[in-house]
This record gives sequence, C-alpha cells and structure tokens, in this order.
Amino acid sequence: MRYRKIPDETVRRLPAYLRGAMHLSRGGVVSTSSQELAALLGVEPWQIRKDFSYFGDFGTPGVGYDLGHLISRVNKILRLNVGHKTVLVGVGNLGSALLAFPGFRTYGFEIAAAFDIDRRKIGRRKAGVLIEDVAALAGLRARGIQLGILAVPETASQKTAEALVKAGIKGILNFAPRRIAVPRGIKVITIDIAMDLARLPYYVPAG
Amino acid sequence: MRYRKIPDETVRRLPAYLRGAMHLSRGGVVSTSSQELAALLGVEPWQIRKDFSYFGDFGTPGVGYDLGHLISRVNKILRLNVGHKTVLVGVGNLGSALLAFPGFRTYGFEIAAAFDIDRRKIGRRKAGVLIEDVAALAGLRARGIQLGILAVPETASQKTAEALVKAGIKGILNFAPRRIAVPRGIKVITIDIAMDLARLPYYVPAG
DNA sequence: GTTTGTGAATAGTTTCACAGCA
DNA sequence: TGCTGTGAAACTATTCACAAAC
Repeated sequence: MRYRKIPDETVRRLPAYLRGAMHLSRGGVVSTSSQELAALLGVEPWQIRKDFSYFGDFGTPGVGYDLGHLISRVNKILRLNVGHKTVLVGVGNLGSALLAFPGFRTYGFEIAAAFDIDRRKIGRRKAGVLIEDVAALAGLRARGIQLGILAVPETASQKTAEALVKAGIKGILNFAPRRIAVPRGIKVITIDIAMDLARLPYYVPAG
Repeated sequence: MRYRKIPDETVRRLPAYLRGAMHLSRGGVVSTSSQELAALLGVEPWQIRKDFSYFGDFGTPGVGYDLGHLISRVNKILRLNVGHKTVLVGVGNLGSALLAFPGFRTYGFEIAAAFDIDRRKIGRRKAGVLIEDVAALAGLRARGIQLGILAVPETASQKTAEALVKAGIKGILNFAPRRIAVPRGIKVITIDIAMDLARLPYYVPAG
C-alpha cells in the first residue's frame, strides 16, 4: 500500500506513536510490537499497523518493530529529524507558560525567540529567552525560524499572523479562539482550549 | 432527520458555531444565515446546515436563523445553558495561565476551585481562587463540581485523575501528554500541545 | 507459532443538489 | 426569490481477517 495519499488522521496519530516509542526506548526496550505500543497508548494494534502501512518499511513480520528504526522513521516522516526553532509571539499568561513548557523538547522543538507588544516586557528575559519588540518581527527572516506560536489576544491574532507570514513563518500554532486567514502554503493549527472544554458537558450525563 | 445518532464531528463544531453566533449577537445582529456564519468562521454553509439538521428546529427557510434562538438551542444541546463550575488541579505555569484565562467565561465556565501539591502555594490565592491541598480533593464532592481541568506533570496525571473521579468529577480536560485511564461513564478530552506542534512540520514544505 | 502488512468490508463524514417553505 | 433542511452520492477512515514473512 505504498505511495498512497496519507490520511490526515494518520498524521495526527504519528506523534503519539513517536512519544510511545521514545518512552519505551528510554526504558531500555529495544524492540516492540503493535500490540505493546497500542496497549501503552490506549489505541488498537491494527490502527498502528495500518497507519505505518501507508509508508512501508517499518517492522518485521513475526518479530515486531525495532524501536530505533521506528523512531527515526517517524521522525523523518514528520520532519522532526532536524530540530526546529520556533518563535513565540505574546508573552502573557499563556505565552509565559509555553516558554517554560518542557513538552516541546520531546519532539526537538526550541523556542528560540519571543516577541511582545508590552514595553515593560521588552528587553527582559523569560525562561532564558529575550523578549523582543513585536514591531521588529520582520527581523526574524534572517534567523531561519519557520514555525510560530501565536499566544496573543484574540483581537490581535489576525494582524500578528500576517506579520509572522511576512517574517517568513510557514507554520503557525494558534491559541487564539478565532479563524486565522493566511496565504496558500501556510499551515495553521489552532488549539482552542475553551472550545474543547465546551464540548465536555455534552458527554457528561446529568449536567 | 431528527433523532438520529449525532456525529462526533458535529459536536466538535457546535462550540465554534456558538462562538460565531455570540460574536454576531454582541455586534447587534439579530438574525443570520448559514452563509454569513460560515464566512465568519471559515467553514462551508452546508456543513452548518447539515450539523443543525441532526437536531431540527433551528432556522426558517427563506429567512435564516434567529440568533437568540440559535444560541439558546446550541447552549442547551451542549448543556452549557447551566453555568459549569470547574476545578483546576496543578497550579504550575500552565495551571496559572488557565486560572487567568478569560476564554472559559465565553461558554459559561468558572474555575471555582484550585488544588496543588506544593506547600508553598497552598493557602495562597491566584486570580482570586484559593489554592487548596490536593490531598483534600475528596472534599470536592459536596461542592457540586463535575468538571476537572488537569494541569499536573505527566507523572502525576493518572493518580490525580483517579482522585478527581473519586471526588465525583465526571469530565476531565487533560493537558498531560499521556493516556488517562478512567472508569466507564467518565469522559476525558486531552489537549496535547506538543503533539499538535509536532505535526506542523509535516505540512510545511521544505523544513 | 508469532506478528506484520494490507486488500476488502464496514462505518462515518462530507458534499451535492434540490424539494419545500417563507 | 432566498434560504433552510435533508436524502443520496461521494469520499474518507476504521475495522476485519488472513496471507505472507520470520
């Protein structure tokens, strides 16, 4: 089944497989099976096998998956094999938390620059990162940063996204609860925290 | 098409429709169309109509949707018509940001209690909320809180989730990058920030 | 015997196109 | 005429079951 269109849902699950594989690997495990990985992550084994089958060359029938090979393969597919520098815009409550957030390292990300509009923050450091003036965002171009994390207030999100695109950013992780319009070729993934909480009561029986 | 199984994807989109409708309503608009709402949110008009069709009694052919009616209808479907008190566990960087996060109010949520394990935080207030000892989580039962927000470190997430369930919590918004096992009838929605960032490079052409 | 890889079957979701109502 | 509501068609994703590989 090689060389077919990769389902978006498969791409969505790959980081989880990677996390599980790295977890096992850190524990000294060298080889695993779809069953073991599935049990660890709370998914079904055939889902993992099917997802991997879109790419080919993952495991060995009768044996399982070599963790080193699996990890490097998924890393390459997701383009995580090269570490990514990212820029954070908006160093408020959420932005500050993201600066200190250890989870990004798991996948080789580093927040290498931070910008804010607030004069009182500009020039200071937070979690080791210098906070720069958002007006100078264009200067990013030279620094080889392609991914942006948008943690500005909703009202500023569209304009800030446009500034990021102008600065050469190709992918945006957006935390503002609003649609971000960007040119073709730029990918936006939005995390809308309140919206995710908002569908929780639907699934809880007697509210 | 009334009284059929509601697609999960429809439920996922309802909060967005609600947000759009409230936005229009605050702007003084009284009535809207699937086209107008769709343009605002960046989705397709027939998607909105189809989603609403699972419930029936939304709009008027030839006229459109009355915003007051639409908002109250979606609120009722999502069980947001009664305001929900929630509990936050873990007042670290992310937890603190969530305490101060204004977005929850949009859907009628209030963080009414906060717990942490750190002696230095217990007894203090943050964003007006008293931080209590996580060992006293069981005392929640009497306070009529059904939803929990889990912002503790990954290693503590499973145990804390179990304590929440014991305290009568029925739904959990989990920020730990790990599977949370809970009894049947308890709903967990996980927001894995790093994982969402991890699939961004896949969509960005030359990494 | 064990475990992968994958076509085929099933299920779920999106999109269309238009009947029906205001 | 304009807009909703919805069956039907098209598409996408999940699940199964088993042949092939070790």
